[in-house]
Amino acid sequence: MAGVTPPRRDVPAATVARLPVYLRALHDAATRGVATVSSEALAAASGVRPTQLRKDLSHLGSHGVRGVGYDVGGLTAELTAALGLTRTWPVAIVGMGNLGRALAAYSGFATEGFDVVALLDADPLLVGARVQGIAIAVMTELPRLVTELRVAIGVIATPPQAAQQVADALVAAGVEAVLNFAPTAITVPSHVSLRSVDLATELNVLAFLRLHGEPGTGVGRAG
Amino acid sequence: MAGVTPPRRDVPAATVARLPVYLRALHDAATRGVATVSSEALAAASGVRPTQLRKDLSHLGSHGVRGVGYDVGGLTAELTAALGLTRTWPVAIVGMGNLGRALAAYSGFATEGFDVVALLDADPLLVGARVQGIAIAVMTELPRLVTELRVAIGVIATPPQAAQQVADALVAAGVEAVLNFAPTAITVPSHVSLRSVDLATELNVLAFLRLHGEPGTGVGRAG
DNA sequence: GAATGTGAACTCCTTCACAGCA
DNA sequence: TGCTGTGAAGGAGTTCACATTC
Repeated sequence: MAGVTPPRRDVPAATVARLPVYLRALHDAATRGVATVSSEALAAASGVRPTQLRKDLSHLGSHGVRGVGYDVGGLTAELTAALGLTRTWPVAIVGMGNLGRALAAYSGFATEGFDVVALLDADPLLVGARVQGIAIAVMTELPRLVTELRVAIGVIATPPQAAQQVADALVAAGVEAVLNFAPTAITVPSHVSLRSVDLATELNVLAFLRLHGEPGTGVGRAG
Repeated sequence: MAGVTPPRRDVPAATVARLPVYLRALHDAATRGVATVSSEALAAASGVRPTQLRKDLSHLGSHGVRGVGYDVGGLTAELTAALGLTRTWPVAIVGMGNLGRALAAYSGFATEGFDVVALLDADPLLVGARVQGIAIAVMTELPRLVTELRVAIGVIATPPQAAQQVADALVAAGVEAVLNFAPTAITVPSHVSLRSVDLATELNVLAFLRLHGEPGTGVGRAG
């Protein structure tokens, strides 16, 4: 990766959330055989405005070519490095209900630097069953699995009642990043990164928009 | 619902995204038999600061009691009305892969004002199979189903390549709100509401935070 | 005394306008 | 000329400080 500008420290959170979207659009462009893209084209494919895109990339110290655009391969390498996708992040998913299984099979989790290496559930009836080629383990195995497989990110896909104790178990086992899909607020120590995704909330927001006649069109955020 | 203050028009989007979280915390409180909550207690249960909560509620013209707090039942009714959950919103899910099935079964979608009434898929092999008691229909049935079942919200859980054409079909059928889970940017006419949720993006953000040593702890947003 | 409601300050993000460069 | 990069302006959201009410 020689020649790739090291990412800066002060990238705004809102920008970070958009970088994966740009990266996907770049992959699409590369697949179509495009060698150079303008901020206008890349922004359109990403659902943002060109100025937004350029400002975002400027936080990475990115260098396009004025009058020409961005080199698809070069920018891909820069974003990949900035997002830390030049290494692989082992992921454990806790909770093998419908959502957990879907996440285990979700292609977006399997591509580009993330590797689902462990699946766990509290239900003894599920333990041992294989999902995506991985045997579901009991929760008591969590510390061992995290250590041996060097799990960096824990995903919570349990019912809300269990979410906090699963988060505690993940943190105790040494996981330093938690992604919570359970519809409840959880807390973790300050040295642990936490993101929560609430699927139902999005429906609520849409209902609100419809109710008040505000379309509010635009590409929603994921974060 | 007499006595419930009608919701105001100018509620900030960020506030709207938090209202469902407050509503859930209120339900928990009611379940525990609590009749009155302070902004401090409700904020703690929701993962936000008390001032944030009070400012959010002030946008609804809400009235707590100074020196006392909020009436759990009364505030629940206000939030329910503000979010448009006094009516039922029929939902159609397109794409019956792992994610679509998980969403169809997701309890958060079934509670409180949302009703999954139609499931569709382009794969003839899936058509007719039942998920959650609903038979999967072919895409050509979409216009009829939307009309007959008065579908208000369409959920896209297809591969990214199909997402835009599914969105177009939903819009053509008369759906005025779209929730996109496919990892790609899609566009809809300006009169249609659109939200996109990108599951993989959240993993990327966590990887970035870890990579740069910024825990960034806090309860993440769903929107 | 206790807790809400809110104007004002502050921080963060987006958009604009245009300078800079191939 | 064409398109990027960026300082400055503008807008949105959060936090603070405190007046207000029970």
